Amino acid sequence: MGRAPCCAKEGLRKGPWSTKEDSLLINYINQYGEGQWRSLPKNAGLLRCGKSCRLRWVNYLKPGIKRGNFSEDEEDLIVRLHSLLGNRWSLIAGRLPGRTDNEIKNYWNTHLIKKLKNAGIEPKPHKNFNKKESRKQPEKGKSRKKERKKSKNENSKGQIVQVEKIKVFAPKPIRISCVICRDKSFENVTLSTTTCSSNSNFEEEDVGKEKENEVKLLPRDLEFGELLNGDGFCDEFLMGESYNFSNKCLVEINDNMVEKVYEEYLLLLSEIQEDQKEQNC
DNA sequence: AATGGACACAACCGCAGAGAA
DNA sequence: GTTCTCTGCGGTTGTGTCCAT
Repeated sequence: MGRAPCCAKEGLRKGPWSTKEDSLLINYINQYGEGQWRSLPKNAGLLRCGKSCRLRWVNYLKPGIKRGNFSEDEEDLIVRLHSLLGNRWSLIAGRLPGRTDNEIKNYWNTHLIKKLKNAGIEPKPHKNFNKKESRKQPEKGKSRKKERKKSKNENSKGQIVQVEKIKVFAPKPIRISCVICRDKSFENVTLSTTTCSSNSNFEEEDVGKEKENEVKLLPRDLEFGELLNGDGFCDEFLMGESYNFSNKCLVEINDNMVEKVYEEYLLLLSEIQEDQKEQNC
């Protein structure tokens, strides 16, 4: 794949996983749990690097992962969330039951972009979250953290400036998995949620309450092209309009969360407008 | 049946953030 | 306050599969 391997250790396997490797990984995690990815391969008897094990588990082997085609409702939700959050796939995945960030990312790149273009909508790049700028190599002899600190507090002349800290509402993503509980009559069906372990990479407000991570999704039908309005965003979603899951799994959204997400959207919008002004000057 | 291009997806890689030392 | 390690995220790429010729 054209790049230097992340794990310089020789003798490690790469490429597709065999069923034997899968079962070794599953057995180990079932017995000892997730985490300690670096030491896991050795302990589990796998000739893989820890990152590879983690990825295989998180994206493929973990129980509750839904595979197969995306429903139209899931597509709708991805488009809406992408218009709001940009390429923050983990956050988007946290709101789609059983879907992984990798899967959503792939689906977006291979299907949804095309579909949007066919519908006459040009998917907008999300400049604010493009990491390429922030991933420039630091000057020689300076650590990245130092670079980051400097860029936050100093202007181009090295003067200390008061930087307005833009708070982005990025609650800890939750992976909503459809755990269907039935009583003996198979009539009552309930849904439970599980949290995923990922941390946010963004300036976070201290949400704290698990309740704020809940998402309400109620029935609503929308045409695909209806998803985005002129600003590339559908306000109805933010304002708590309802939404239909084909699998009839309903989860609840908290008003507070909607307000925060909307706040975030306005902040992002104002940043984009400022950028455009600067470009026009 | 063979071949080549397009597509889909699993997996890799570099980087950043958090926390420990 | 600094350095190091671990973990997770998002962009990118290699490879298998499908389909048209």
